[in-house]
Order: sequence, then structure tokens, then C-alpha cells
Amino acid sequence: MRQQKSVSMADVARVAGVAKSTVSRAFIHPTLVAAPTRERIRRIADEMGFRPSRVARALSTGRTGLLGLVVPTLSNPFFGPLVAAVQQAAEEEDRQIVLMISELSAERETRLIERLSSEVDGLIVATSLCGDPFLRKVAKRIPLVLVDRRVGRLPSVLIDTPSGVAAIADHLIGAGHRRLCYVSGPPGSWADAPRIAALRGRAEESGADLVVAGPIPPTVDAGIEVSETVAKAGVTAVIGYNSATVLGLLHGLGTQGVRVPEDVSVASADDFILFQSTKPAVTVLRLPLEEAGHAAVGMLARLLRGERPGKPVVLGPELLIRESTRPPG
Amino acid sequence: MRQQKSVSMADVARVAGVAKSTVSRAFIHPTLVAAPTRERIRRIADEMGFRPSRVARALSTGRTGLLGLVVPTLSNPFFGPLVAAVQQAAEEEDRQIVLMISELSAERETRLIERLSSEVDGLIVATSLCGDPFLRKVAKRIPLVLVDRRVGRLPSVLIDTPSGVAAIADHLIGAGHRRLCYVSGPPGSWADAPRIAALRGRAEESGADLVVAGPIPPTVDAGIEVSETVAKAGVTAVIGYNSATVLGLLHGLGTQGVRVPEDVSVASADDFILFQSTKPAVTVLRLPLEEAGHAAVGMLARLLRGERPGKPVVLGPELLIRESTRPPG
DNA sequence: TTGAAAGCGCTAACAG
DNA sequence: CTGTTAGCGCTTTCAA
Repeated sequence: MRQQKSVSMADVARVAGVAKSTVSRAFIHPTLVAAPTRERIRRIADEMGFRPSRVARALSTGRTGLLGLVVPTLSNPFFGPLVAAVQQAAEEEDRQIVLMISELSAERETRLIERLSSEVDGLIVATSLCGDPFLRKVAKRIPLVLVDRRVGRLPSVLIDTPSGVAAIADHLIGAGHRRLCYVSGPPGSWADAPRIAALRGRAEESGADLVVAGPIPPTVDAGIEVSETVAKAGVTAVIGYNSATVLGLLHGLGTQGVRVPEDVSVASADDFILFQSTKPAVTVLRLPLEEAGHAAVGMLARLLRGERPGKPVVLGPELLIRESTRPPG
Repeated sequence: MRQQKSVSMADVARVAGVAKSTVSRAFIHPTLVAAPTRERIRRIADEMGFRPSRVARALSTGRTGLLGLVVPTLSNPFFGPLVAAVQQAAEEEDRQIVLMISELSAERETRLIERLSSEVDGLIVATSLCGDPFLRKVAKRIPLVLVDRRVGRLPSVLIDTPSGVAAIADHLIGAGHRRLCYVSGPPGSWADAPRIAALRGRAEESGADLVVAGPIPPTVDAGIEVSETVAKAGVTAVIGYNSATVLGLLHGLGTQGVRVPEDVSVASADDFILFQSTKPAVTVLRLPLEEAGHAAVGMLARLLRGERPGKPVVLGPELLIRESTRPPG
């Protein structure tokens, strides 16, 4: 049954001529052990290559040191950096990440969270398909932090894209643009309404016009198609829903002889690594994914310590101004 | 210390009026328990909401049910699908994935693997920075499967890109192209030599010419720059190292008035989701990442059962022929 | 400041 | 087929 003949606390204790409990204390509550003893134990443990068993510790403390992270997919470039950030932040707390990918299925999502919830200390959920009531229920049983989703007063880390989109508008209007276009995402996207509201607000304040094109699917093709509409709308600047849309716009406008940015400025509400090296480089919103990951782990750690999680953290995207946007005319 | 008042086996045993061990057996070795007893136990366990403690089981069996997965980054679109596939395959074996991201640092990679190796049942390593001797050492202590890397005779799942690149050449040459260009990756990329060898082989067999451009950095910019060279090389078809390179080529050739595919056919040795919806859609190699993930988990499972892992699995990429390649002229 | 002892919840001999 | 009995390796009272 046993296979690994790894060094246990008992072994260290024997060699050091002390009780197991003293060895344990030397690591967990160093202050409770006389300095010389402690150092000797540590040295011996080290020499013997002692590695405390997480499993045994987990059984006795009731905590595994594992955090569950649930994301909908890794194909969307939104989630890679988030996962990476969460993993790194967890590492700093000496915790590990158990990753689950729901593949955009609500049923799967629910099932995975259900299972995970009984095997980790806490959960970070960055998915949108499972129901609110379900999440509320899970949060009762286990510390839970939501990312980019709001469910009642559950602890959460939010990314305020509307304010980022507004920042794009400010930048554009500030540069002198008077007619802007927003190309919206797929029909029913919950992200669009607040963005459009924010844009309208900015437009009204400054007396600029706002044209909304779409909704269209978030694909390059759809972006290419919609570029005709955009070209005819008589706008001098366009903001695209996401990177695929913008890629399509760039291409579509190009083939219609509309130059970017000379004729029309283009910005993306979504970052995409290649946008920094396209010609022209595209003005984008950099989503604070790293920050979000760290914040989520921090919040979860607080919950696990029994502290109050604090208010939802709201992170603003950063506007990266590049060649694709400039004053009109 | 205790916090969750979850139902334990002892509880179930008491209610069912049997010994703990019988409850245990009812789940682990169902055949060793009389059918009626077994069913009664299961029903009661179910009603009580019993969930066996993985931790306790781990302590007693020495196996945690966790698999470690180490990848270099999630920014490269190569790894997202791989991670997803590994997670899914693991799930089917009722195992969970502990994910580590080395962020392309050899030192970090070594450290992570070192730590992970004492906390999971087995390891899947899809990184290239840590040293061969180190991996050999780790593999002695814990079942280990390599992905897209070969170290001695360690179990591994390989993706045979050279044969895929050769398939592109066959396709092109078969269509009548006589002068091909391969745009290679970054200086020192270990991937290039075998690809170029494969291409040369095909070219010689068929009496076609092969021009190698580069090495260049795997970026859009570099792709744009190199497109001048390509345009002047008098080739009718070009194969790019990866998606960024090809994106650059597409753009660069376009601005030089070289039409794709009318004047030059273009193919990518690397898939990229947007290539199916660009104009023209690009002929690519689809890397069998899902298959690789499944194969790796399967192989690891075999190792964990004490079976021989079998020979390295070699997976061939699939050639997806699209609009960007066609007969010359 | 240290030791002894009692678990944590489960699995796996070994009896019966 | 089922019960009894030891642990797995660690943390944590409780005493000394």
C-alpha cells in the first residue's frame, strides 16, 4: 500500500530525539519551541529531506490548501491571463489551484462546481452560465469569490468595461471627433447595454453623435460585413465590441478604400496581443486581468481567515492609445 | 478546528447498523458486499448526503487523485486547448488537475515541478525550459509524462509537426508549385531543423525548389518585414513558421500588391482560430492538442496502475486546406 | 518548554 | 459476507 518511503515527522523526531509534536511545533508554531531545539530540528529535517505531508495536515486541520478555479474556456484570450494570475497569487500563499473548465455548458458548470466545492478550501468562479441561486447556495457552504459577475452581495471582483469604453469616447471626442460608431456584440450580450449607455452619456455631454451598429456575432467575418455599414454611416471613429470584430473592421474598411486612421479612427474594447504589432497598431482597452486574479485570491484568502471580504473590488481597464486613433480630418 | 459538520462514513455506518468498513467496501469493492446490504448502505448514504473525504482516503491509500500539469504559458494558443483536454480527460478518471504555469522561466519551472511532485500522484509536463537530467530525476520519484518533448526514454506524447509541414509541401507541390519558401522561426528554435529537413526531402523528391527565409522572431512585425524578401524570391507559395508570422506575411504581401492566393499561396504551420474567417481563409496545420491531452492522461493513468507506459505516442497534425492555397499562375 | 495521547475519516489486513 | 483492528502523518489538547 505504502509506496513512497518519504521521511515523516516521526522519523525526524526519532533522529532528533524529541517528540513528533515538537517537530510539528517547530514548523507551525516556531515560538513555542526553544530556539536551539527548533534550529536543531529544522537542520535535521532539512538534512533528511523531510517534506511535511499536505494530506496528513489536511486531514487533521480540515483544510487542503487547494483553491478551485472555474473558467468557461481557455480559447477566449480573456481567461488565460486570469488563470495565470490566480495561479501565481495562490502560489504566494502556498496554495495550489485546481482548474476546471466548463466549456461553456451550464450543466457542466454546475456539476463541476458542485464537485469541486467539497474538495477545496475555497472557490473562484469566473463563469456566467450557472444560475444565481445555485451560486448563493454554494457560497453558503464554502468561501466563494466571483470574477466579472455580480450575484447579490457575494464577494466579487468586477471589471468595469463600460468606464473603459467611456474612456475611449473621451479620448476620441477630446481629439475632435463628433460622430462615433459603436459596433456591438452578439444579440443579447449583457455587456453591451451598459457600454452603450456610457457612450451615450459621453456623447450627449459633449454634443457628439453616436451611431450603434449591430448587434452582430463576435467574428471577423461579421466585422468585415458590418464595415460597409460603418463606412456609409459618415462617422470618423469606430469602437468595436471585441478583437475579432475589430480585426474584421480593419480588413473590411481597408478593402473599401477607407484608410485607418486617416479617414476613420478605430479602437477595440478588448485587447489582443497582436494589436500592438498590426499596421496600424490598434488603440485598445487593456483589461486588468492580472490585477483581477490577484484581487480574487486576496479576497478569498481573507474569507478563509474568517475576515469579512469587503466590498466588491471594481477594476478599471487601461486605455492604450496607439496609431489607429487620431484627430479626424 | 473542525468546521464542516459533514457526514462521515462512521455516521452512515451507525445509521445503517453496519461497520465502517462495510460502508467503505460498499463503495470501493461493491462485489464484496451482499447486494441488499450494499443497496441499503448506498441509499442511506445518499439520503444523508454522504460524500467520502478525498483527503482521508488519500492519507490511507497514499494517492491524492490529483494530477499535476505544468505548462509554460497560457498566452500561446497552443496550450489552452491542451490544458482543456487534459482537464477533461482527467475528469473522466475522477481525477483533478493542479495547474502550474512556469511563465517561461526555467528556474520557476524547476521549482514548481519540484514542489508539485510531492503533492500529486503523477505529472504531465509540457514545458521545455527545465533540464533533461532534472526531468529524469523527477521521473524516478513519480510517474511523469512529457508532452511535445523527448527526454531519453521517458514516456511522452509527441506532435509530429515536421510530417505536417511535409503534408503542406505535398499539397502545394501536388497543386503544381515548383518554388516554395519556408519562413523560419526564431534563431535557435529546435522546431525548425526537422521541418526544413522534411521540406527539403519533399522538394528534392519532386524536383521543386525550396527557399528558406529567416530565422526571424515569431511576430507580426517580423512577418511583415520578411514579406519583402519573400516577394522578391520568386516563389509561388510560402509556408510560415507560426500564426503571427503568417499574419504578418498576409499583411506585408498585401501592401506590396502581391495577391493571396492568386500570386502566392500562403500556409501556416500553426493553427489560429481567426484563420478560418480571414479573407482569404488560411490553409493551416491543425495541431492535435485535444488528442495529445487525452493521450497524456491515458499514458499517465497506465503508469499509475503500474503498467508499462508503452512507446511514445506520435500524433500527426491535420492539414486544413482553405482558400489561401491553390495552384499557381 | 516538551512529551504523551487522542483523534481527523478512510482503507485494508485479518478474523470470524 | 461482515466486523474488528490497525494504522496513514499530522495537529492539538492536556499534563508534566
